[in-house]
Amino acid sequence: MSSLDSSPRAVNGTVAPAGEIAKQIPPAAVARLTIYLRALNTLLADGVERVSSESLAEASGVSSSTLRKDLSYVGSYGTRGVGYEVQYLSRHISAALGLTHDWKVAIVGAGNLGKALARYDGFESRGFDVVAIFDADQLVVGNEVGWLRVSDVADLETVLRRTGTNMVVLALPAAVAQAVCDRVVAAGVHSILSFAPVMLQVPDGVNLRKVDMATELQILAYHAQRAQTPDQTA
Amino acid sequence: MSSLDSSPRAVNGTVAPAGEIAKQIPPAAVARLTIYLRALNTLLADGVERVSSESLAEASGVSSSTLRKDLSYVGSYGTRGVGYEVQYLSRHISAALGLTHDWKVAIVGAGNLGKALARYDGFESRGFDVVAIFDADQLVVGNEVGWLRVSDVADLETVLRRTGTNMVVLALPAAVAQAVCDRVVAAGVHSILSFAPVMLQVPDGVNLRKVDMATELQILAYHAQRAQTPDQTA
DNA sequence: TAGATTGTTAATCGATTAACAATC
DNA sequence: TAGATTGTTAATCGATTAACAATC
Repeated sequence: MSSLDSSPRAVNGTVAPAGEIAKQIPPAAVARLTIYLRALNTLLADGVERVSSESLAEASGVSSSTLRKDLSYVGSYGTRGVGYEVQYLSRHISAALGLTHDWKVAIVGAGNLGKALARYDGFESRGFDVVAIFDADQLVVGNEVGWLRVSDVADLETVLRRTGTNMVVLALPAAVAQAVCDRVVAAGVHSILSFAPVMLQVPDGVNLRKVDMATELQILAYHAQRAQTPDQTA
Repeated sequence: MSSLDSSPRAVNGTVAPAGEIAKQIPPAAVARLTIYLRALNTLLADGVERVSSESLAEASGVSSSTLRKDLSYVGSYGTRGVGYEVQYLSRHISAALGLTHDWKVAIVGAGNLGKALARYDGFESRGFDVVAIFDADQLVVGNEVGWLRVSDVADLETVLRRTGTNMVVLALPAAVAQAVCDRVVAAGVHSILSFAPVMLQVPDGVNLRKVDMATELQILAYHAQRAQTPDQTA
């Protein structure tokens, strides 16, 4: 009843016919689909089999309108008057996001952050395999981090190839980030998540995302300051 | 020439008159202003005194149109035909973002991530003082992390008050995040940055931001998968 | 004055929301 | 059939971009 291809619903659903170009999902919707997926997997773990757009939306912190619109980019996997089957929907979102692929992640930088990321449960549990961690410091190379040993960043290209890495996380100082990033790209890895607090330049066709923790605090600061300075139309 | 209030430009500029309500800056612009600020501070460190919207935009990875529009929300601090004074603009953006306040940050969770955050240079260097770190594990309480000793999360309220904390970073498991978040809010801290992979519910007036590292990888996966499946209009 | 570059306007584009017809 | 809830449409809202008048 819920195998991805053999489900009866797949016959009715507005799935893109084989061979057709899957339509582009708007960026804002992609980001939220990952949230729905997490909520669905929580429901699944709790043994919940069916959910309405209303309650899934509430669990995800969005309006039911936004949720249904977002799901409509993926396909039409609900039943009017009834709701969505949790497992069935979860599988289809996963497929649409490309999470059925085999993602192998290497972390460059074995400082505090790099080590924390290497040991972060959330990666493995969501299907991302951490296969290597690198550092430039010879005192750190060879150390154990979780299941891994720290590789020398000098061997970056070799190790990336050997491990079949297709995603890289940069957890290194701003000063060296661009140089390492260039090597990663040259080595053929086109998906990069950077924690380095610099604007990295990458060629077209490379997907670069950035997480900047200080930026997040600065955005909080802006809102906090506004809240503290109340409407003083003196 | 560049003190925030005594500059001659402050006379001409479209600064909001004292006592008037500062206009709300759109969220997308706030996020980018933090990027401009970082670029400006890099220029400042390099001894650059003046910059055009064109080159600051390039360094920040946005169009000059977007940059000038964003700056216009802060005020009018450039000189036509000339450009912007780096230090002068940097100060005004800082002021607009509320970064001249005294921000005291506590981290809840002294696991790998919490420890990495406590030692992260980027916080201190951008004016955020990490004043406390908490954990529930008695084996961890009392340990040294950077300059700090780990406090017992049982003493959360007391320590937050004593240290004058006004921002909290949650670096703890999904299962306990909501309960701790509730206590933080009850203790009067209204700015929270969460790394826990759950949707937290907070009352109105509380600013909550989320960083989810696995979500970032999932978004990369979506784009990578699309790139790999090329235009097969077979 | 001539050249350069800002600050702002108006047009375009994308995201969100409300409402409801379709349909289980 | 009556009740419920999806999937989609159309309206609204916000963000981005291009162009240029203002002005140093």
